[in-house]
Amino acid sequence: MTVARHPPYRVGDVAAAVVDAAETLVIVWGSAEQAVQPQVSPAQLRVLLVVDRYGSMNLNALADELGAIPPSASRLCDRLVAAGLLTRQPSELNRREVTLRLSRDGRGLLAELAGSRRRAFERILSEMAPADRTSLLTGLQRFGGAAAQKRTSRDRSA
Amino acid sequence: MTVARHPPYRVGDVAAAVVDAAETLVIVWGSAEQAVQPQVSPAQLRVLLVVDRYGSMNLNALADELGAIPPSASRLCDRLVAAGLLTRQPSELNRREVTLRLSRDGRGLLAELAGSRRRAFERILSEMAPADRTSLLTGLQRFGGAAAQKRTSRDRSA
DNA sequence: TATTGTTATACTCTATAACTATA
DNA sequence: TATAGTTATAGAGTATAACAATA
Repeated sequence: MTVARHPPYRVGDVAAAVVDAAETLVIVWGSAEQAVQPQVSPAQLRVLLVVDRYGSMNLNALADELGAIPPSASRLCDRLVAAGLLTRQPSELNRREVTLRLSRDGRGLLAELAGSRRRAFERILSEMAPADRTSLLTGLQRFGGAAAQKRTSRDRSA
Repeated sequence: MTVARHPPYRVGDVAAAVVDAAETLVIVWGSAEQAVQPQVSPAQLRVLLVVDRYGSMNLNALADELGAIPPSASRLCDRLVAAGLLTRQPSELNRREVTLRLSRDGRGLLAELAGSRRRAFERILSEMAPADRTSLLTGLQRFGGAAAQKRTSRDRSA
């Protein structure tokens, strides 16, 4: 049986090439984390990013988001509170819950991280032709869109 | 003084958008590591990747590549050897050195990781229009090229 | 009795310091 | 004496199990 091959080459070949080409971007992305002050561990940084996204949350919700279990999350919070980056207060509604929030310094650290990451990309993008920058941005946006669609269809079937 | 503004918008704006759009790709990249069997820690996986790149190397060279110190690298190797993923033999040329190499299982694990990563990207790329796939690939390749050039010019000035 | 969170304990990862073996 | 590597010890991250407080 002969079937027309629609794309100029198989998607699998493109995927291999994209994986290969994406490595530099992933490295640049990760390197920004080492530039923030004060230095926090990757695990602690994840806590700050999750709490920032939620605004405020309790410990079990944090553990869920981290894919961890409550005792691990609790210890991480211990150290972040000691470092002054996070606040942990008894909930006003339910006295067995705690409310986690970023401190002013915690928000500052994330702002520093975002700036550091943006500058790292800017240094490299400034060396590229404008059309290539546009290609990259559009490609990444479409990739994100396709991934979101994939997630949605998977969620529907579950 | 009036200067022509070459790009249609400032590079800093594009950088912010690229950082935003790159997040999904970074997440997909990282998620493949959780799919390999047997499960190894991120630190152990880095060891395997570095040793694979070098083919064979001694402990100090490994520690350098990891940005770690020899005792940390040595412990990591302890566990990888115990897991059967790495071999550590006395060097034949210099009896105070050790020679680190991937075992057959170690190479297998990295092959599994590469396959898992490629399939994760393939699933998403297959949902994209061919032209968007090409945009992404070209953009990533040019980004990698610009980063390499940046590294070269920095090295020259150092 | 179920839920929320912490403490107790153990293993991994990382570092500093001290040590052994080789050159 | 300098180099390559390991062992000793300690703090951080993670897990399981046991516990206290609240609902």
